[in-house]
Amino acid sequence: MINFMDLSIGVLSKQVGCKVPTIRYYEQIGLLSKPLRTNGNQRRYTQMHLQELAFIRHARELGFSIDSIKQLIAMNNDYEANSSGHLADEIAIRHLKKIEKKIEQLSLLRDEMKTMLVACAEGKSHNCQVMNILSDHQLCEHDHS
Amino acid sequence: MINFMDLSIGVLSKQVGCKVPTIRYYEQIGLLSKPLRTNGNQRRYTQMHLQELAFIRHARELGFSIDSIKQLIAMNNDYEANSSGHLADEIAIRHLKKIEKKIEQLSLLRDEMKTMLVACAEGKSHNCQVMNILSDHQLCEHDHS
DNA sequence: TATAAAACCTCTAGTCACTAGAGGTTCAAG
DNA sequence: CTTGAACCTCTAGTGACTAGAGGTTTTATA
Repeated sequence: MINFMDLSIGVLSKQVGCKVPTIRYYEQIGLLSKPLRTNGNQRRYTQMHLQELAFIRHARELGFSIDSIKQLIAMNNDYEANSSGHLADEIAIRHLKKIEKKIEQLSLLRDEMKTMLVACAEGKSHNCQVMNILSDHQLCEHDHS
Repeated sequence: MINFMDLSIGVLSKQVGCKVPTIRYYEQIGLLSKPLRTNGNQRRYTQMHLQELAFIRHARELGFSIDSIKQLIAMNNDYEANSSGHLADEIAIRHLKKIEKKIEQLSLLRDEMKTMLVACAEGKSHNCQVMNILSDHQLCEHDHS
């Protein structure tokens, strides 16, 4: 039963800030529930869908993988799992650790890039130091990542 | 003319710390020069290849895209472009800015995740705050990225 | 009412940087 | 000589989208 207040995919896209093809993609991979269709086969979304998609977008923007989001949604749909412990915050803690590790790695990279650019500025020579420093990495330890 | 000192792909892989399929991939996309082959069609790499691959790996580990690395290598091969200015460090500066922006975004995300987990710990309620906070994002401004 | 443009649809394939696996050949060691 | 390791090409998959072809439906305007 489609309600005149239901949203076309374009309207939903604008309200949530998620591209139309991405919404279709989410439905295809089973992340977002399928909406009802008009007689012309167009999707019409309810406010429930809007909240569902907003949840997904928020989690994606926080860097959760689609798989983690599926788990979160499954937990939300399963009242028993919800009451059996804080599985959602375990997922979030795991994710926070990933973010913190990524920040650490990027900070090391930033420092290395800055060092390289400082050397490049001081070099002032004909051969650019960026190239030299990248080339100077041969046979070194491989623990950058 | 293959020299007995030339390296098989497996040896090169170990010395540079780059997987065999990735080495083949780099050759396929034109990033790494093609080596000579044995009569049995096996690749044999010179020390020049080793330096070339080390350069590529270093740049990749620093987060340069393959396209940027292609540009850097092209500049290295073109003496005139090399002498016409510090194009390599312009690429590096551009890249540094990307890294710094990414760190900033991740730091915001980390802070948001921490806030969420603190709320979750204090909540102690039946409904986990991670789910609630993700759900509370509806119709907000979309400037997370 | 007719028309044209906008918005919708499915499907296929591409993006980026790899990665995996099938099915075969060559090399090296015992 | 035999066997296992290392090599080869080729195709397709990974994750999270994104693009485009070719078509249908909806909407707004004259």
